[in-house]
Amino acid sequence: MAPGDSALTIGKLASAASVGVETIRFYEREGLLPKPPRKRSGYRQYPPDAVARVMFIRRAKGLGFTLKEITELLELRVDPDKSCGDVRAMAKAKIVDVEQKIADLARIKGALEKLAKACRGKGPTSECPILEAIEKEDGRADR
Amino acid sequence: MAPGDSALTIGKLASAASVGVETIRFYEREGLLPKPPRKRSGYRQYPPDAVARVMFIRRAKGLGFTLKEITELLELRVDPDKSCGDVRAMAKAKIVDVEQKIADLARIKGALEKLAKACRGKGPTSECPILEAIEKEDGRADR
DNA sequence: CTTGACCCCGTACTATTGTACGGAGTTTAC
DNA sequence: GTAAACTCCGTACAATAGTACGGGGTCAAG
Repeated sequence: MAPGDSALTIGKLASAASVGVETIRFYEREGLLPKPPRKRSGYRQYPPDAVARVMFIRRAKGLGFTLKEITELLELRVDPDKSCGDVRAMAKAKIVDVEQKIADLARIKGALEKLAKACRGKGPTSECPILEAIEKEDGRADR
Repeated sequence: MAPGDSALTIGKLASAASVGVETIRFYEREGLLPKPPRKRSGYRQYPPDAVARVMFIRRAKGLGFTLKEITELLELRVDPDKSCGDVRAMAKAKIVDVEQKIADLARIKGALEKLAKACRGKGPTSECPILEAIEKEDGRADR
């Protein structure tokens, strides 16, 4: 490797971005990371900004985006026909998505609390009001 | 089949419980449904109360329980050493679980809203404040 | 008694997000 | 220069909750 060459091996990239080496290869397979140039030996050589890209993926994941959505976000970033509004649209769609999940969970939580309240915690399970309620109809908890 | 015999074929059970036939077999493999008696032909013969059991599974799923947890619930039901309190404990644990998920989602929602607000929706994606924020550090959205 | 609907089984595949393994080649550090 | 650490590749496996397929046997209606 030439002196001053700042290219990263896959291991350096992985640890710099706090992910596993296999994760990097996985992201490459899935198209989230471009295929990097290789040394004659076949070793991948990543430019330093690859770290930012992997961290972008990590953070976007933390915001609830799936890898497929993150792929879209990354594509938006380089497409000159796309605007910031397209990005905002994805964020808003994800907000709706998250709100829906929260609403589902809130319903579940409410139903569970109602059940837990109905149960004094004594007696055999054969007379448990929770189990009985689930057996019947417990307030529309189907999906 | 003898007259007055109310046993159900797998197809009848499945449609009575609004699931697919394969789902019934899957539940049997996974131990959620006991292996039913068979006719000489090998056909499964379900007692009528199997419908309630499958619906129990469906409803418990709707309450956020995994199949593994549902297996436990079903086991509690027949174990004379277990009490209603054990069932309530599972419900409470699931409430905590759900609350944690809601909190995670609320954090995500908040972060996304902050990002969406920072973006006027105009301009190229290369200057998008949302993407920039994700590239940097967007308010601890890691997991 | 034939035909269509139903059932059998084992296996593979779906989607998601990686993780693990094995054997071989490469690079680095001492 | 040798040994440890790293990298390569293809493949398989993890969990979750099913769905699909193919080739065969069975059941019920007409």
